[in-house]
Amino acid sequence: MGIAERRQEEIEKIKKKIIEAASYILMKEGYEKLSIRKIADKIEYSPGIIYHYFKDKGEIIATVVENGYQKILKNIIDVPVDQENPEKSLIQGLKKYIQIMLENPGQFKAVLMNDIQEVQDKVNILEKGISKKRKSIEMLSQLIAFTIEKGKFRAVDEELTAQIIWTSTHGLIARLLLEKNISEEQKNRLIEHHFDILLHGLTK
Amino acid sequence: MGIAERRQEEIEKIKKKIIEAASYILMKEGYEKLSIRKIADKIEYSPGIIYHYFKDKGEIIATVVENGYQKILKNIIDVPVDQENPEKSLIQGLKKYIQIMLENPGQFKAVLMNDIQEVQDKVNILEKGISKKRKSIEMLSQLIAFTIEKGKFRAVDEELTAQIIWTSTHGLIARLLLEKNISEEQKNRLIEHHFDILLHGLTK
Amino acid sequence: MGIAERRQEEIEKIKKKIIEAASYILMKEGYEKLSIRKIADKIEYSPGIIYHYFKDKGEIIATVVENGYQKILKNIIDVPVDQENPEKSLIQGLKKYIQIMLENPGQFKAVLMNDIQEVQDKVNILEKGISKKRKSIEMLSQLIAFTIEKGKFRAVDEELTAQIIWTSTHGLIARLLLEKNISEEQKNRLIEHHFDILLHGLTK
Amino acid sequence: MGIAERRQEEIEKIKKKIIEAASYILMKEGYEKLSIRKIADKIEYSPGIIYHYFKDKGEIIATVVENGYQKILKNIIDVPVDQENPEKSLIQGLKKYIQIMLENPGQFKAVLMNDIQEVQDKVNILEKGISKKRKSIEMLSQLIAFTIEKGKFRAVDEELTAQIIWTSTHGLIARLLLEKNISEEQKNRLIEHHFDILLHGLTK
DNA sequence: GATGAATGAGACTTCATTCAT
DNA sequence: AATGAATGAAGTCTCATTCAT
Repeated sequence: MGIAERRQEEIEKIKKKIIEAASYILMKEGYEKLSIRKIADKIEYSPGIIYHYFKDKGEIIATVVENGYQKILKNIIDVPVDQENPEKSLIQGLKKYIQIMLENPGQFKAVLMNDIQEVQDKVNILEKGISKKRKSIEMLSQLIAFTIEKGKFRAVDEELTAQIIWTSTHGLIARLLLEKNISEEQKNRLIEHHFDILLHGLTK
Repeated sequence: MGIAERRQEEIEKIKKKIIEAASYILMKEGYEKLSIRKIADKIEYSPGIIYHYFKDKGEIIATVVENGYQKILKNIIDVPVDQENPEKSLIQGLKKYIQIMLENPGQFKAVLMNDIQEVQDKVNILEKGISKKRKSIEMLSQLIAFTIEKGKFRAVDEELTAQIIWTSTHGLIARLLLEKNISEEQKNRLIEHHFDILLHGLTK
Repeated sequence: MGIAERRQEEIEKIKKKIIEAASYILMKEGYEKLSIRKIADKIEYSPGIIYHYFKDKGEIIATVVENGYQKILKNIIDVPVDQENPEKSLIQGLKKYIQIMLENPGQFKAVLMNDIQEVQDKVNILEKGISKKRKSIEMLSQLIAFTIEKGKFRAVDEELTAQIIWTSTHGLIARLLLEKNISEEQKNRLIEHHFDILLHGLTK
Repeated sequence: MGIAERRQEEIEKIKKKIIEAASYILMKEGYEKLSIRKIADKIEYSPGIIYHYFKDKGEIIATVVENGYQKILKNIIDVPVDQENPEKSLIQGLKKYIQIMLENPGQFKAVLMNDIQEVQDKVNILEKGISKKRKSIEMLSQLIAFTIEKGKFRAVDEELTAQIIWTSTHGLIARLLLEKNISEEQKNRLIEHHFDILLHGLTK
């Protein structure tokens, strides 16, 4: 390994440290409390040095969000598809997604409750033809298409449906996160009912 | 009317002025730009006096949000119910809600993207039995119950259903607001499909 | 005197304090070293409060410059005009101007060596018709016109001449200020020669 | 050529690169935007290395200014002298100088508006006997002497006159540069009048 | 000879809140 | 009741310079 590569690795390590620190603050204290100074304090460096590794705060946030989001999405992608009852896999994947999000409120808020353009550019999903850009929507679309093929869903536009599943599920997660004092039991009832309506809504 | 009452009235009047100014700023400039000083400037009082009427900024925001939200909800409540096809009224009311929200992004973000506990305490809807506290959910529940009675919806738990309609619709609005560059046409497609799935999901 | 007036006076007093502190720093340390923090330190207030009295740093600098410049200009205006030999008064006034400038290098640099638009807007003199806006150029113009009348100067455009006198004299001052190690004697020779050429240049 | 010499050459080459980069930035972005890091970026070296070749930023600026200034002066020196009407050549050269300066505001500001001692040490011209050190003043002096010889100028001290021509012309340029919104026409009127007075001032 | 990471100081500005008047 | 001056902390960012490698 040459010197250049070693240096590159070193850079990546520090970048990672910065992102992790930012992630942590975002998670613990929320988006509004995230500051360059706090990140610097956390990694025990001077504030200035952060600008060696990132252009500005926006870039840090964008990276944090993207990283975190990708990590979360990976979890769902790994769900194997039930060839006979693909709709079951669909629900299962989404439930897992909800669960992970509930366990990572900071991440979710950073994605959903964030108005920064740079962040939104990495997580937008409503555009027509977005499947080509967003793996998550692409997978969802394919799974829906497959379920239609198998005769389990009625003939709906698969991308549009994927988008609505996504937005409605996000809506549920958002409120589950923002409202404290909801019992575990009630949470589960809501989640079950959410999917109950969705399934009915898509079944022939 | 005694002096005490007159004073009370005076207080209410100024509180209202403060809230209106805050509302205006929230609407025009967004949540992040709302500051005590800007409110004071707008009502042409001194910053200090605001603390006579409100404990702190959080209380102001909470009040603003509640007021604004109530105003919005009033719009939907006024939709008359179609006695034969109550589900049509349901959809119509919700579409109107979406439309108003899209026209008032500040308000929506203040409600949905806001982490302040005091705010959330006034707009939470997931709790079991919330219908008794939130008129919006109560009405929605009643409308759903009525639609079930009329044989247009299958037998679902009406409150739970109202909650899911609410969360999923919020999810759609949130993304519609956050994502720029969505064409009007695509927006409409998404909204239509959202209700298409909902309706199918609730119909027998 | 009412409360409002007293308060107004108080404000003016602090504004003056700020301007004086800024002036002092400008004079002692130069334009580049002038900072809000330094001003705050000097007047023993917090930095923030300065923004109560001035919109931003630019406004402070503009005020400092204008104030200082007006003060300097006042000195020249007071020179009485020799009715028979007005050109002598002209030279005398300009020499006084040079002398004051040399005694206030900070002020001069703030005016002449400064690129801030707000500052330049207050001291620009090259525009055609500027006499109406700048008292200094107006007076100079009038004096030149009077000298022409008296038959001591040839017929030149008085404003244009005033402008050239101004720019060339500024040029001399600038270099006298920037170059250290010029002997008093040499300074005087230069100044005398400057006016010798000017006088010759304008005499019939 | 020995190793030492080759190294010396190498050093000069890099120094030149640094100065050229600094020059370019000065010209394009102005004095205030000139930073070590920008220079380093431009020459694609590290910031640290610059301190191998120059003691500090001041030294770089001083060198830049001197180089740039020399380059500009070369332009004037090349003007051929009209043997019969040498004063015409004088004016012509100075006009060219003004023109070049107006086209290179960065350079001019770096020379005229700059307080760094190291810079001033390289462009000072007021000292008695400076002709021996500054080629520009020397040439100007000689040209003036020659014009006197030819009977076109009255008998003035040539160095002193050269200095006053220099300072007054600088004064004009300075204001022409600092004041925006001066029409091309007005600029020309001012320049013409400047030389008109100068010529009259020196003619018998 | 060269790197480039790191520092530490400093820049301007905004803010919620307090408190003497 | 009302003022508004004042604070202190915090925000992002840029810079000249140093120094271990």
